[in-house]
Parts: sequence; C-alpha cells; structure tokens
Amino acid sequence: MLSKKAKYGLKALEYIAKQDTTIPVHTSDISLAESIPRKFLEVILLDLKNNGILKSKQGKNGGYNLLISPTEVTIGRVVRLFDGPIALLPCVSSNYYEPCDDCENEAFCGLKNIFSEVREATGSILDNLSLNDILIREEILKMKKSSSPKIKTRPNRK
Amino acid sequence: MLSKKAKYGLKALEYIAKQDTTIPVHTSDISLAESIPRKFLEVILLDLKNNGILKSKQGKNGGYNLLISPTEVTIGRVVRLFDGPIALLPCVSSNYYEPCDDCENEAFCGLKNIFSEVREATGSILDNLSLNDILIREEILKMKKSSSPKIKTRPNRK
DNA sequence: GTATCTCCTACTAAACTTATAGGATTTATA
DNA sequence: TATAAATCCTATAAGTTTAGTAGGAGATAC
Repeated sequence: MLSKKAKYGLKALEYIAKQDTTIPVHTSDISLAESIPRKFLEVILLDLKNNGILKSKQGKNGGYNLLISPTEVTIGRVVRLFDGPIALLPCVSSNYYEPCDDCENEAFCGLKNIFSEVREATGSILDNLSLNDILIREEILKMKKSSSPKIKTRPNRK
Repeated sequence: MLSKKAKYGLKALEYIAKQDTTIPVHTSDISLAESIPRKFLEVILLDLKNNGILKSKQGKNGGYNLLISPTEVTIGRVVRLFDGPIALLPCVSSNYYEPCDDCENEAFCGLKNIFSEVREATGSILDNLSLNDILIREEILKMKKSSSPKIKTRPNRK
C-alpha cells in the first residue's frame, strides 16, 4: 500500500497543477481542499520542493508552484520519493537494487524472475504516467459520465 | 516491498514442493536450507497450514507437506495471506476494498484510475502464476544458462 | 518412556508511520 | 519599520507493524 505521504503528495501536486501557475498556492488551501492535516502537509511539500518538483515563494503571499511541467512529474518519481522502491523484492529494484542475503544464486531464482516481471509491469505504468495524465484521466472520466447516459436514453431523437 | 514473512513463506513452499511428497518436511531442514530463523519459520508454516495450503503431521518424523497441488497455490494467495492487499490504494483493491475517506467522488478520481491499472497489472501476474510456475521458471533459467554459452562460442564445430 | 516433531500464545526490540509542536526565517505591504 | 502571513526546519511522540524470540504443551514413532 502507498503511505499517506505518497498519497497526500500526489493529491497536493494535482491540486497545485490545477491552479493558476502565476499565483503561489498556500499550504492551508491545499490542506482544506484535500483534507490533509496542515502541519503534515508542510513536511510533504517541503520534500517535494527539495526533490525539485515544486518551487516555493516565502513570506506573505508566498506558497508553492510546480518547478517542472506536469508532464515531467512522473507518478513513479513521487511514489519513490516517499515510499522508496516500487519493486516488491530488493533484488528486482532498478533504483534501489540490493542482493538478497539469503539467495545463493540470483540468476536461477524463480522468485526473482517472477517479481521482476511484476516490477516491470508496475514500473512501466508508474514511470510512463505523469501528473498531467492524472488530470487528463479525470477529464475523460467526467466526459464519459456526462455523455454516456444521454447516448443510452437517446434524448432529442426525431 | 514484500515482508520477510511473505518472502520466507514463498521460499519455504518452494522448498517443500521440491521434496518427495510422501515424506513430511521438517521445519529445521527448511530453516537450514533457506536461511530462515527456525522459530520465525514455525509461525509462518503454521499460517500456511491454517490457510489450507500446507498439511502437517505431528510428532516424531512429522513435518509439512502441500495440501493442494503446486499449480493451485497462486503467488497472489501467499502474498495476500502475509501482507494483505496487493493494491496500492484501498479503493482499487478487489479483496480488501475500502473507500478513501478523503475522496469526494471515486468515480472521477484520476489517482484511482491509474492505481487501478497498476493493481490490474500486478494482480494478473500474481494471481495467474503458481508455486509450480516458480519451479518451472527455475528449470528454464538453468537450461538457458547451460546451453547459451555453448551456442555463443560454437564449441565442437568442424 | 523418551526423543522428536508440530502447535500455540505471549512477549519484545526496533523500525516505521502519521502526525504535532514550536518556533526561526522570509517577504509584502500599510 | 512594524506587522501579518507565509515557508522552513527540527524535534518529539503516539501508535502500528515487523521481525523475530521464548517457553512450553501436545502428538507420535520407536
């Protein structure tokens, strides 16, 4: 499972990405809108800033904005920042590889083979989808919701 | 990441599956062969027994054997037994679904949409591969290892 | 009856998670 | 230049989870 930090981090980024890019977004606004404890959120946003995803403006009327484009912020990057490796076993991790201390021969390990496949499947989604894709998908979902019942009931048909 | 329990559980099952099915396998043998603390392993094997994957014989010369066929023990089942949901968010879990308390509309949630895809990818691997598949893959890996260098260096060529 | 197994429950140390606390620092603006 | 409003920073703390360990009770082969 994702940690709260990762989940809150993603939701906060999504919120920021939706706002006007010229006006700094306040922590307290995000906290209120997304139901994230404010002090906890402060720590999270700071992590995102230190990781080069957000930039901040201090002082009055300060706040956060994206430092890089929403298309450049991959989900995988955010997940890794807060939760570490995406892989389920250290020996199949690309970014945090570690040999298993109890494994005598990694090359012949059936477990490694299978969990490497899992890591590949997960990574290929999380590293190829961005913050922007979250927004796009929400738009698609909303379009589908509003259009599909109309089609089904065939309104205004002559 | 998988917990040690899940990983040890899978390794123990693999070990048991490789042995003669008519002779009970001792906890201490598995412990020794797979470098798993014996007392910790006892708890794990008991869990596997209570979950209907292993059967046990008590007393002298007792031990564990598979209760069901290696083809019937899916990796997903073992992972869930020890680590709970495979999904990264409660709202995309098939077996442990829970709505997000901070999500106002699940149907329009872009995060849910993406992590549902991840859960689908992971689940389709873990629930369709079995203990038997681990063994098969190991065989394949060993075959490849022994044959491929010969092909590359073209030995015995006239 | 004794050696050798599993079975069961409780316990513990360490790490991690999910925050909260309390200010220090920075900046806009009146 | 005082003040309000924001981020920045570090420490702390409660609760949960993880990774075991301890100590024996119970079952069975010989």
